[in-house]
Amino acid sequence: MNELLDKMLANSGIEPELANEIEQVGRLKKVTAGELVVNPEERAGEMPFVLKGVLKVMRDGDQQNEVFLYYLEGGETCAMSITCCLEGRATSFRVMAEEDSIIWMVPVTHLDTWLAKYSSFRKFVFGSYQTRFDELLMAIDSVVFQNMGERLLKYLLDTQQATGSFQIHKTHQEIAKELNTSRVVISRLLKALEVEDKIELHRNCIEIL
Amino acid sequence: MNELLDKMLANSGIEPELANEIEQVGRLKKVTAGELVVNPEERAGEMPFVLKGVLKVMRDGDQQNEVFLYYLEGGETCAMSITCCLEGRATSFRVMAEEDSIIWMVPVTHLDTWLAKYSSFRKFVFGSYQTRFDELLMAIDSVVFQNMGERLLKYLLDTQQATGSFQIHKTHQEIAKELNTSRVVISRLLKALEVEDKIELHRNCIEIL
DNA sequence: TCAGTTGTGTAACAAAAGTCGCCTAGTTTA
DNA sequence: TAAACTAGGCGACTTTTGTTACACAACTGA
Repeated sequence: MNELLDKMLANSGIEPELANEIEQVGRLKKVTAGELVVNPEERAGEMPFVLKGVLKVMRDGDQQNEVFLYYLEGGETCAMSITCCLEGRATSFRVMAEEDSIIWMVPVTHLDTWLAKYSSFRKFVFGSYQTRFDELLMAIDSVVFQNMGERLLKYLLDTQQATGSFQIHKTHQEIAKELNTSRVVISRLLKALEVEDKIELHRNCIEIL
Repeated sequence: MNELLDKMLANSGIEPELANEIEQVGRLKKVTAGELVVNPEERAGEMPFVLKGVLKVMRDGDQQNEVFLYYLEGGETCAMSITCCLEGRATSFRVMAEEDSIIWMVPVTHLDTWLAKYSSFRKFVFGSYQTRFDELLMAIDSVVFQNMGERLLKYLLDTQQATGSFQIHKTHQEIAKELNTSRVVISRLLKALEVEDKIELHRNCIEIL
């Protein structure tokens, strides 16, 4: 039944005994594109293992503003969700499905036991932390060291990378929200990228060349 | 001899047995203001426990640019250094002494053993991760959602908080570097803050009111 | 004490980013 | 098929941020 999960855990270097435990206590969750996966508000206490699809992690600001942080792809887990659930702190970020995705949700109550018992799990969790730190630092880089045009291009390439498709089905307005700017600015910069022959613009769709 | 260390470990909820081990394998390091504490380039493989003083964590960009991320105060450790040393990845950031500081350096080789053995250590390390994530997210907030004036004020207040002093002994040029902008911009904004009676400007010194 | 250095103030200008208003071409719905 | 809606283009303008150039005062060292 859970071929996907078995494969993912094996790829992550998790030993069969632990894999078994993870299968026992977790539950399968299927989400459709745009759906919310983890909401720190509701304090679900589950850590997500992404089996298939792409999740998107966003930071929420004080007002209605938000920023895109990074994508989570198949085989990954979200370290922020772990710490968040563990400590029960209400750090404000959202994880939502970028595509239809399949996730294995595991209660964080087992975390401490597994950390104590399985070296492979410690490796997995710390590796995940490292990756997340890197992603956050890269998010900071792009905001601090790059101008909006460069940020936009990076965002497009990240999206291409995560989804594997050269066609990005988003409106200028949606992209503007993710980069915390306005639609007009995105339209302007996209037009510039088109003139440079880096992309091609269609309605509801940006094609990367 | 190591009263400071004992006190810090006790405050962090670390059990005496582990505290003993940490004392055995670590070494004391004293640094003076401005000195580099952790340089990911040299791959030192030690995690720093800040016993006294204030450390400053900076992100380095591609060029000569950099940004201030957060302060580390007494009783804290730097989760980024841990993961960085563990994985041996060359994530580019620097930890330097903001004030003269005393640090207990512990080889990361013991990390896995302690994580397996001591629940108090798992709690300590994960708590530290949570705090660092929060700090990084707040750094992102300030860069994405605030304008330069607000960022500057936040920086000044953070510095006041970390050092405990209402007098900040930095030049405009130094502050400009930490916020990745130019001296003129900082001078302009500081002047504005002085007009608003939030600070008072002296040579080499900013006083928070 | 005098020259050189460093820290700060300020004006004028340039570039980047954000805002407003309006237009047009698809798409959806009644 | 006409009306309403949505996505996107474009021009003019403002605000924010960055740049250059210069003045001057405080400090430093011979």
